[in-house]
Amino acid sequence: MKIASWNVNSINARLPRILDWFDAANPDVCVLQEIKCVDEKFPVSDLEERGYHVHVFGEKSYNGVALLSKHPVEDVTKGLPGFEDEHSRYIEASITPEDTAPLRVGGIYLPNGNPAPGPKYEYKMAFMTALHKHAENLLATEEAFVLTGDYNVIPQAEDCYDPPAWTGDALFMPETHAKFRALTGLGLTDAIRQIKGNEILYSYWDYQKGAWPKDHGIRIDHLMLSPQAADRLVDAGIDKDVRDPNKGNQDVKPSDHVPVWIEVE
DNA sequence: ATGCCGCCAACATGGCGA
Repeated sequence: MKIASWNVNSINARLPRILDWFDAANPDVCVLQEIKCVDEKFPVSDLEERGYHVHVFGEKSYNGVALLSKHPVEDVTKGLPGFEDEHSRYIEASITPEDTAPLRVGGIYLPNGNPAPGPKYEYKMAFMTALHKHAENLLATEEAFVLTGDYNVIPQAEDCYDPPAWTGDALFMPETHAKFRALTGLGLTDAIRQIKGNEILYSYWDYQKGAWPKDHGIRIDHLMLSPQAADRLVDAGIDKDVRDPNKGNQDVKPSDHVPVWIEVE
């Protein structure tokens, strides 16, 4: 079973590219971030035609997440439990395939947090604290789960092309690192690192400064697995080519993020 | 110092968020 996550930076602005990727990658489950539309404007039928059950937690103009599954879906939760939030940044559901063990999937669009320090950074820290508590609660169930999405966290120096350039940025602050490490400390596994070792891999390239052609990227989209899910992990990857403006449907521009995915038994 | 991009209100472009 293939589980993917992708920050699409407006689903409607780049729908042809997104549908092309779904046709090629064919994930069983996918969470999307920054759909940037209300539920009514989500292209439900385009994805239902491809066999997906569609659950949307939208918002006008900004943020917004969705969860798509080819398998039956139960217990859909919209909003991070225990966290009062004006934004639509979290969706979670249990995936219950007929031929595979169930898996709970949480789709995260974690606040950017810049500028730091300041109220936006405090909001990011509060979200991460609530995510930590929620992960603890999920771990207590001893169910297999994956918390995946745009974490807006560069975990370590090797996850960005120029660490000094990120000093003081909300994605790379010591407090940000500490919060992310705390998830690992709970026993969650970074699936990309588990499979890819020390390989240099990015999931986001800024539209500015020629970041893509120079490969000045950062790795901020993550798949964090519970121990029970990590036991089932067989592969993981990042679909880097999706970022290339000259590949795929050139009528629309690519997102600044690319899909990340895992294969679990 | 800036470089991109999408959304919105509302017609031209500027504010916002990233």
